[in-house]
Amino acid sequence: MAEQQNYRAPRGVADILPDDQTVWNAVKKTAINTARQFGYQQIDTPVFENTGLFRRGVGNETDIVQKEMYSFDDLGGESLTLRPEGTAPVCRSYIEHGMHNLPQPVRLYYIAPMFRYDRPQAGRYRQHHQFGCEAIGDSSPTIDAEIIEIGLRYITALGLSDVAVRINSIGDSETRTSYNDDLRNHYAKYANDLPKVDRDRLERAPLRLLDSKEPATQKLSADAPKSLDYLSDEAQNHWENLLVLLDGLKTAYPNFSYRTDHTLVRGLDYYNRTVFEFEPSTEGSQTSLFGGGRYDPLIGILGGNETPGVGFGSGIERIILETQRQESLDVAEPPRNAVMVHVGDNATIRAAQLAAELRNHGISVLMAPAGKSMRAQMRYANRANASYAIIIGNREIEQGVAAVKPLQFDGDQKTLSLNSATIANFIAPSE
RNA sequence: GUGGGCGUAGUGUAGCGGUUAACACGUCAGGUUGUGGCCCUGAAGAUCGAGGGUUCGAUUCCCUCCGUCCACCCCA
Repeated sequence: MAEQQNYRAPRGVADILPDDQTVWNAVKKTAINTARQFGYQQIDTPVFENTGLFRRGVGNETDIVQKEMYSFDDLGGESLTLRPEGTAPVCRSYIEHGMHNLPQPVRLYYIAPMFRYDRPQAGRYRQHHQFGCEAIGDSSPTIDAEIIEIGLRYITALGLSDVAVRINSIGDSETRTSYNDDLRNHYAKYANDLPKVDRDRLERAPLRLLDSKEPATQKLSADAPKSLDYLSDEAQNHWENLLVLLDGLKTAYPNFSYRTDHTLVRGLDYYNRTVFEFEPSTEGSQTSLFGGGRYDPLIGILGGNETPGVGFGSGIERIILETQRQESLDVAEPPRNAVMVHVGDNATIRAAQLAAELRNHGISVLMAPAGKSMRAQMRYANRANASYAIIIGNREIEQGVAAVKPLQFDGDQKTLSLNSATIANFIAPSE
C-alpha cells in the first residue's frame, strides 16, 4: 500500500563519511591548536536560539535575517531559529553568564554547524561548519590584529598559500550616517546607468553598492567616497595603529601582505571599524575563506553593557575545498594495530577473549568476520590496513599459541604463546 | 529568488530510437590440503533521478518536478 520512499539527505546538506573524517579531523585539530596558541577557550552554544537574538543582533534588514533563516515555532509557540552565524550567540552567552567579571578580553573559539536557507553551490551549503573566534571586552587595535593573526597562523598551518587579505574600516555608527548619505548621492547622480539590482540597493543599503559585481557600478565605485575618509578621530587612530601592528607581523609571517580595500563591506549590521576578509587569489566565486571584524555595538544591542568585541568566522567546508585544490594537506589514516583471524568455534571464542585483553593493553583490535575462510579473513585484514594479523585456528588452540604475522612490512610470522601480555609486548601499543 | 550545464549498478564512466544496457574500481565467492597484498576465474549489484508526453517502440526526443554543479544574489 504505502509507496516505497527512498530518503536522501535534504537539499544543501551532506553526510561527512568515514573517508572524509581524516581531513575533517585534521582541519579541526589545526583550528583548535591555533586558537589555543592564542589563549582562546572553547565555547559551545546551542544549535537553536530565540529568533529575536538574530533579528536584533545580525540586523533585521540583512539578507541573512530577511531570507536565509531556518525559523520555526516550537510546541510552546516560541519562535526559534537554527543558528545562522556564531557571533550573536556567543555574545548572548557572554552577557547571560556575566563574563564581564572575567579578566578582559574574554577569548573564545568554537567549531559549530551553521544553517542558512540558501541556494546550494560549491562551497555553499545549507548546513555548514564554522571555526570562529571572538575576543570580547577590549577595544584596542591589538586585538583586531590578533584576530587577523589567528587567521594567518591557521592558513599557514594548513599549508595554504596565495591567500589574499583585504581589510577596511567602515567607521563608527555616528559617522556612518553621513557617509551613507554621501555614498547615496554619489551613485544617485548616475542612477539611470545603474543595473536594477543596484538601483534597488541605493536606498536600502548603499554600502553594498561598493562590492557590487556589476561592471557599470564598479566603474562608479572607483571614485566613490571612501569610508576611510569619514573616520572619527578615534576610529582613525584605531585604524592607523592597526596598520602598524599588521606591518609588524611581517617578521613572523614573511609571506604576509594585506591590501586595504575601500569596497570591502560586510553583510551583517553589527560590524563597525575594522572588517577583513581572506580569500584565495585563484578564480572562483565562493571564495571567502575567513572573514570578520569588530562589532563594538553588538553587546549593547543585545542588552548588555556597552562592550567592545572583535572576531572572525571561517568555513570548514571551504577550507577543505581549498586545501584539496592546493593539495596542501597530506592526511592518511594510520594503520590499525591488529586484526584477529580465527577459524573454528573454539578459536573464535578464544580470539574474542584475547582481543578484549589486548585492548586493555591499549592495542586496537579488529575481529575478522567470523565463519569465513582463513583466506577471506586475511584479505579482510589487509583491506583493514592492519599492521598485524593475529591468527588463531584449531592448531594454535591445541598448542596454546597464536601466530602473529606482520602485514605492513617484511618479516616472518611468529608463534607466540597465547597470552595477551606476550602478544601485546610484541605489537607496539598504539601510542 | 534568477539564468545555464548535468542526472546510467556502491563509486567513476561508456552507450544507443528497437532483442540479455557495457567497462573499470569496489563487494562477495573460488584458484585442492589453514594465511593478505599481485594475478586469474566466477557471482551479485541499475525499474538508465521521478512523473507525464511524442512514437509501433525511449535509457536515448520533448515537458514538468526533484537533485546536483556553475554563474548571479549573499556569505563562511
